[in-house]
Amino acid sequence: MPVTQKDIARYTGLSRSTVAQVLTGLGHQAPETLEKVLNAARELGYRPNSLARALVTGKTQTIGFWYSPFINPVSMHLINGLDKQILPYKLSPINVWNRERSLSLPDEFPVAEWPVDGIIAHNIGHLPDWMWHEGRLNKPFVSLVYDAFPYRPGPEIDTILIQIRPGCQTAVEHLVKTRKRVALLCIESMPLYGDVRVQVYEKAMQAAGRPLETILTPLGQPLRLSTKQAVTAHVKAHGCPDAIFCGNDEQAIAAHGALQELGFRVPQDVALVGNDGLEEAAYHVPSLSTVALPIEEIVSVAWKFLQKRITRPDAPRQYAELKTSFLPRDSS
Amino acid sequence: MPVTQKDIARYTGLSRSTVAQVLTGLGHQAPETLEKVLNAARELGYRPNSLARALVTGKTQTIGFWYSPFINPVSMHLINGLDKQILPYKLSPINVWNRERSLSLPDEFPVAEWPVDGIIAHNIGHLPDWMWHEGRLNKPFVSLVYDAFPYRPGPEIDTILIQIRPGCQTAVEHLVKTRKRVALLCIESMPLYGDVRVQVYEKAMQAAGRPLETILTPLGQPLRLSTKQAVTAHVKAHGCPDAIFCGNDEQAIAAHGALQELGFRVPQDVALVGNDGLEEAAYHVPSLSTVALPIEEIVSVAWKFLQKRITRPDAPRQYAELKTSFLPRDSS
DNA sequence: ATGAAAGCGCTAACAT
DNA sequence: ATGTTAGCGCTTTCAT
Repeated sequence: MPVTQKDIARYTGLSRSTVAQVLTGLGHQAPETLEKVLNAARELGYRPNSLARALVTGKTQTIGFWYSPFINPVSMHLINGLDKQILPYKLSPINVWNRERSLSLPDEFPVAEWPVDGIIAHNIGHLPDWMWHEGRLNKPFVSLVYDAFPYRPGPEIDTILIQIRPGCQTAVEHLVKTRKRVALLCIESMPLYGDVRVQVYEKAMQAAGRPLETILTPLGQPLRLSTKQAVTAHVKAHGCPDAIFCGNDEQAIAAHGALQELGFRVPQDVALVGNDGLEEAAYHVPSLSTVALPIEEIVSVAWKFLQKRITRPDAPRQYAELKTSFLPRDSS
Repeated sequence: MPVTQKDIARYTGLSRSTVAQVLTGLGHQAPETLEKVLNAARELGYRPNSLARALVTGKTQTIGFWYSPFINPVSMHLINGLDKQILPYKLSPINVWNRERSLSLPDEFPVAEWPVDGIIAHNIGHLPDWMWHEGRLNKPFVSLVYDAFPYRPGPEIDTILIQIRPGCQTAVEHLVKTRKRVALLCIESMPLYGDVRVQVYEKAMQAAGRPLETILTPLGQPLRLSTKQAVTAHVKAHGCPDAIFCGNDEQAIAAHGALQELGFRVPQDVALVGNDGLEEAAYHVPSLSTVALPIEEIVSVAWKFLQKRITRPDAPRQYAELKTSFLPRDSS
């Protein structure tokens, strides 16, 4: 049985509130009392119950990170970065995917129940805006969204719009300029949703009068494996492009594996450009050109926004736009 | 202001306990009352307060994952795997590194205060055993440890010992058999602690009558960057080994980058073997030989142990040993 | 079938 | 400087 303040009170013969005041460091106690309580706490092995404290203060000292159903390296890097930034807050990943709903009270959005003081949502789209608008999510909230598909951020909640368009544009132009047959490699859902990578690619190709060449990989399969298979199949069926613009770094690396096995070299035979700019890309061999997300900046701005919102709930809505940048490296 | 059961009670004219019974699905209510409460809950937008529930039930429906100070890809994979396994429990990463201690009540181990129903510790060494022994950690607990350095798991808490020795042994023997000059690449702290990778390497080399060659990288620096620098410096100073046994996959990949820039090819000039067996290794080009951790198995056994301990706190101590295996691929 | 009452461990306003 | 009191939102036992 855990030791409580009550136990300390009984042990020292003081009242519970005196004990509490000492332990929270608030009241004005006689130095003697102070020591008595602290000693008792140590002797008995007292540990504060963060749940009880949170219940009464309304603050859990925890930040939630709400990520999209398919966890990916970018989410992982953000979690990692946030975990360091937000001290002394704790970080709690919010996974609502496949999660049981309340037994008797169906609700599609258990995220609202997460015991956190604020939430950073990564790539959840319009759902947070909608929930906020409906009053189902009234706690400090920052939404990280991409311009990846034709997206207009809602006007209410604090938002960081990450623009991948600029970096993509530079990257694709670079490929179109230096190579003949430029293909796009991406997950099959991306063209359907009008992803900006697809848009940028198609527009640039059309402007250059080149035919489109798209390699699609299935959704919900192991990404690297399915990508390798798709690239292999495509090259066998249609021959090999001399440049591939890839939806993300993992796909670029998987494509490299496929090309290698087919006897094509990167960058001599095929130029490769990825997306995301994770550490992995920089240390691939050859180092992978990529459209890099400003992860550090995303983390620090998100935390800045959230802190502000926590301390000043009525502050005007905060909004920022962060841009990707093209990092040319050896693979192109 | 969030809607509480009290609000529902007032709204429906019923008592708070009746409302509570309906909402927890326990009591025997008139179907009419039942509907009334549920409707009111929906209309008012009631959401249960998980904190209050946890306080009274003593169960948070959350599992903690306590990881070592330097977060690494293996921890990330474990987090990822656990997050899926443990539904409907939540997962809470426990980061005690640099965390503020209680103001007035210094404690080196805030982990004990984390509001979780059980903890899975990854690579924390003897600390959990000690805390348990001292009674500072009396909740369900599973410790994942490695035989990496001369480690004897404590006899009290549920433990999974991950043996990297078998896989390493096969890997090193393979290198010694097929190559002439086999080097070891690892973080500088590993030899100091008698890491099993170092042991296995040194023993095999001595048995083969070969001289030791060790490339050390600094602790606490960006791993890939510092590794690349260390390998480059080493090769420039001492020439190039024709095989490198690497402390982990990231280091192997970084080493590959360095070798490439120096004009050496993998595997023709240098064979490379990593450790960990993450997805990244399999899709590197060339695919990276590695000593693979049984991540899936670790996750499922850990969760099995913890569940058992949660439901039956007095069950006999659980213990398992899981082995790594050498996965020979193109890089060697 | 419903309600009254106690209590989880803690904080905080107020009284002494 | 210390104690009294109330209450956070919920579960649970026991009366009615």
